[in-house]
Amino acid sequence: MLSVARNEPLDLVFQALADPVRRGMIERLGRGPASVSDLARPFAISLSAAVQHLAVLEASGVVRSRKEGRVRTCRIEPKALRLAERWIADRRSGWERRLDRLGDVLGEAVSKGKRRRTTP
Amino acid sequence: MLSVARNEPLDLVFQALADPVRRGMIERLGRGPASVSDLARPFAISLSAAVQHLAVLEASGVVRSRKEGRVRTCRIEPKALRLAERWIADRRSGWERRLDRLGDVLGEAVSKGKRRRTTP
DNA sequence: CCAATAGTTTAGCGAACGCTTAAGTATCAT
DNA sequence: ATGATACTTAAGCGTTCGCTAAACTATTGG
Repeated sequence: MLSVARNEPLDLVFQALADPVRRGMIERLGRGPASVSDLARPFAISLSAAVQHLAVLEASGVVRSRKEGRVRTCRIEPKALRLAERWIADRRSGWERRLDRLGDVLGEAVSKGKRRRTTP
Repeated sequence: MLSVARNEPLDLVFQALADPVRRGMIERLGRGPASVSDLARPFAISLSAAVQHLAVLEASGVVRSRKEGRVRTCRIEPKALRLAERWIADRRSGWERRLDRLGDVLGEAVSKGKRRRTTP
């Protein structure tokens, strides 16, 4: 049975970021373009596994690549990562404002040195 | 070879964000604390499924909850999300600086046309 | 040409996911 | 006390994930 849409951009980007190998690849690409072999080398995985990680990264839009000769050169694609960063930032702006106002209504107001804010 | 330690904070946070239901729960919690039932209601999933999503969110540190009576009240926990946001931002600062000098295409041209044996 | 290099694709496996149902527990209302 | 509420836990099911091995397709260098 098909459940909720799990192929939207944000799903793919966060899924891509959820793996330490793929994050490592992104960090590597942050220092400049690299071949598939370059991306695989620091990790104890086969080239095949690296190709599959790359497929996830490309599907998410975080990385794009082009094949020149027998070498596939990969580079980072800013847009997708910015989408993810902005989703988090948008939520943060929401709850930071909230927590700022309701800070001392919560349970831990008793233990700490409590300074009074504007009227609750 | 780099170690592939799974279940590190960043893995858990990005994994938590990779599901649309969990992101929806985070958005809901951004508007204020909510019970497990409140979190489940918009999504047409069982309460049991909601509890399991909540477990993922709590394991990642994005949400924390406390039980008062028979109601578990959930609220957002800023630290974990900030960690994720900052990881992305740190990478961005890297490749944005790099993309400013568009020297990568030039580097390709050099390696192709240049056959000197000056310094290796 | 031949062999090495660089990557691709497919099949399969064990583990993790997301979900449901079903059977619990604890608290609140009457 | 009895029933309703609000979870909680366990079991099971089908799907997806990350990986390897193996067979395959280009390119490149001598």
